[in-house]
Amino acid sequence: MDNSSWVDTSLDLNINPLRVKSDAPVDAERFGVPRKMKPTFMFQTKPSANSKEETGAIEEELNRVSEENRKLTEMLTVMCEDYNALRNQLMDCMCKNGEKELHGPSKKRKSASSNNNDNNIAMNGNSESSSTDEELSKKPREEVIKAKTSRAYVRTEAGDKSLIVKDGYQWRKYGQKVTRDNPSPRAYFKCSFAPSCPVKKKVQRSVDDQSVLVATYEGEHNHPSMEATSGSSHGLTLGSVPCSASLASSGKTNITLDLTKSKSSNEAKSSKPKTDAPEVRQFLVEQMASSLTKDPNFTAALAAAISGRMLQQNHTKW
DNA sequence: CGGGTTTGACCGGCGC
DNA sequence: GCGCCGGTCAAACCCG
Repeated sequence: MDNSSWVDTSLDLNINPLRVKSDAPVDAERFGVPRKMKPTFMFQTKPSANSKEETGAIEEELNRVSEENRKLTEMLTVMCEDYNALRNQLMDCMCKNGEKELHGPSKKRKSASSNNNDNNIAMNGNSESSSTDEELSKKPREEVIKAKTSRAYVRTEAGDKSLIVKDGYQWRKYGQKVTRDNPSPRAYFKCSFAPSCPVKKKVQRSVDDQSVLVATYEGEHNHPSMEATSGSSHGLTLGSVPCSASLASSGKTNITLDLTKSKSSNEAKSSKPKTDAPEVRQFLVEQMASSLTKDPNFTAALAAAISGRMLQQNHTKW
């Protein structure tokens, strides 16, 4: 769970060549929808005597952009392969070390939740595979029908006893239960943002680490998150609380959120952390970006988005 | 007063 | 069939 030990796979993409004339920063709008199209990408429709030269220059630029795009795609491919290789190695280790613990002497039925807890603390990705495989063999039909589930791990303050996981959605608690395999109570939530939303959430503290909340999501939201609709930061309060997020998805999704103050940062140990400080904000952004780029699915989607963006711009040009 | 939370009761699935 | 256990319900309660 220690991001500092991970290989830095952050995309240090060289976007500058894309900018023909403008030196305006593109950080915020780099991969998203730009507030307005930069004029340097717009085709000059005004007829001029230098139209042939401009056309040639644009062609040359297009070739250069295409080449850049190809290089980026290669970089992403290599990065994804490296990531997958490392992940597979880690999973092998996890399987070897975790097998005997996971299948202990007490062969209680349906102990998937506890297994997952033990497993996931050590590894964000694919940690459900062992238990879901077990469940698959026992009740395959239910697994097919079963709604898509995902899991999120939120590290909270040690003294924080609340079972609140802010994820950008509005939840209504409808039950709480103390389960057998975990002394900490498990809270049951339904999505109350949309009445028809079928998503449910279970939140329980990890057996191993009481400061870690394990949120299990069932189903998929049929509405946008509160952040998407309001633009506010009610959900993942990245601006106010230092956090790191890592995504690992392979059919199912695991999300890890570290909402505690960064232990590795010396500044964080100072009397009162100034989370609004620009350097802290930048650190958070970089940490988020770094974590996101570690996910092969994200990088693949990013590559597709970049490619699509370039194609779109090419189409607007020609 | 309306919406959210708490908490005991209830239900259904599963193992023995 | 019985008991255990997780999940859900719903009345009481709380709060703004």
